[in-house]
Amino acid sequence: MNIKRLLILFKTLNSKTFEKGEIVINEGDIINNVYYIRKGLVRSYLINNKCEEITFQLFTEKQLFGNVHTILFNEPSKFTFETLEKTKVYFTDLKTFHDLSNANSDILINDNGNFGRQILKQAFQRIDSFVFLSPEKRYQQYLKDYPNIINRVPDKYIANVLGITPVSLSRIRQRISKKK
Amino acid sequence: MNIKRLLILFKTLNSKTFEKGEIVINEGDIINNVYYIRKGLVRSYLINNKCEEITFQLFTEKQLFGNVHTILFNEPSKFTFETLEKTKVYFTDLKTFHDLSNANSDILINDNGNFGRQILKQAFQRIDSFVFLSPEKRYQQYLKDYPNIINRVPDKYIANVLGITPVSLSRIRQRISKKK
DNA sequence: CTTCTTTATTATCTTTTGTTAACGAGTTTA
DNA sequence: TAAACTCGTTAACAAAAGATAATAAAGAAG
Repeated sequence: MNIKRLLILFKTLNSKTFEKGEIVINEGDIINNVYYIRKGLVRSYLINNKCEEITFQLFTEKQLFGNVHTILFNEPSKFTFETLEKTKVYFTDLKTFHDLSNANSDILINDNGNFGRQILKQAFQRIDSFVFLSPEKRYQQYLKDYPNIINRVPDKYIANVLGITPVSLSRIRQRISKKK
Repeated sequence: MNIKRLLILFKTLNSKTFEKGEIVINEGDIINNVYYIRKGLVRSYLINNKCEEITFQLFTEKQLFGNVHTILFNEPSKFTFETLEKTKVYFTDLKTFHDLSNANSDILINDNGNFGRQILKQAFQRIDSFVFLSPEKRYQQYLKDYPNIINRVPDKYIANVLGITPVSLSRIRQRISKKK
């Protein structure tokens, strides 16, 4: 990253601190900010047709997140993004993100730590885990991949992320602990 | 898309026809071509630790595909890409793809029909289906989303894609037909 | 500290899935 | 044509998951 881009970055970067339980992005919002989590924890969720909150994803330190539906498809957000802890983020609107990308047009494919790449990498890893792993293995993989999330959020959120019920996750935990 | 980009496109686009059963990309290859399927059908798969072929994804007409692991992460392909029918593709190497993107640096975020966006959209829809849907619903959704795939490939491939066993898919099909 | 609320665990029952194997319908190959 | 192979279905059994409810444990609020 060269100095010019760095200057643009500093000039345009915003920071904000959310208290625990605040909404960063609401379902239906058309916000195309890209957020970087300096400290804290955020979850995205939606309410299904049975009026249950289903957690889709959990984000924590050093991760980028954003309203993918607006950023990529120009549609209102399907998810609500809520802080689970007091959370400090840096963020910038998508246009600035584009301007930065202009200086290095392949940023979205080649750079490390960029939005598209990080999102895609996570997405593919996650599909992998659904196709190739059992729920039990999937949980163990999640523990490995996100060790600094598990003890900071209720298990029921993790169950959602893994595509299973909280009761089932509890049984999986029991099974694993008996094996050891 | 302006004329300049169109000219570059025509100049640099290759086309190739594969017979049924040919390998387009092998596991381990470091090929970063982007392929567009004019006609035919391609599947990506890997061989797991039990020496079973597991199908990861199926591609057909009007879809882009490529070796994501190389294109995005500069790593050897995790999957083998094999044609299931005689298949005609247009393709171009990633550098050309970048050159085209240069003319419009936000191509990877804003344009329709580009590689990153299409891949991401599919990836998110697929994760959605794992998190929010039961296997049975997931199968029905797949029927809806890819009606022109189901009758052209063995069910066992679709079972893999859905993250279930072929036996289970057979039972799901039976259950559905009994309901109607 | 106590009360209220949320979350995790456990139990019971039903449903679904995985596993393995057998069978038959189609295909391919010799 | 006959033999070999692949694939979808079905059966039988074991394992796991979903649904619901009760209870225990942990957190939040007063």
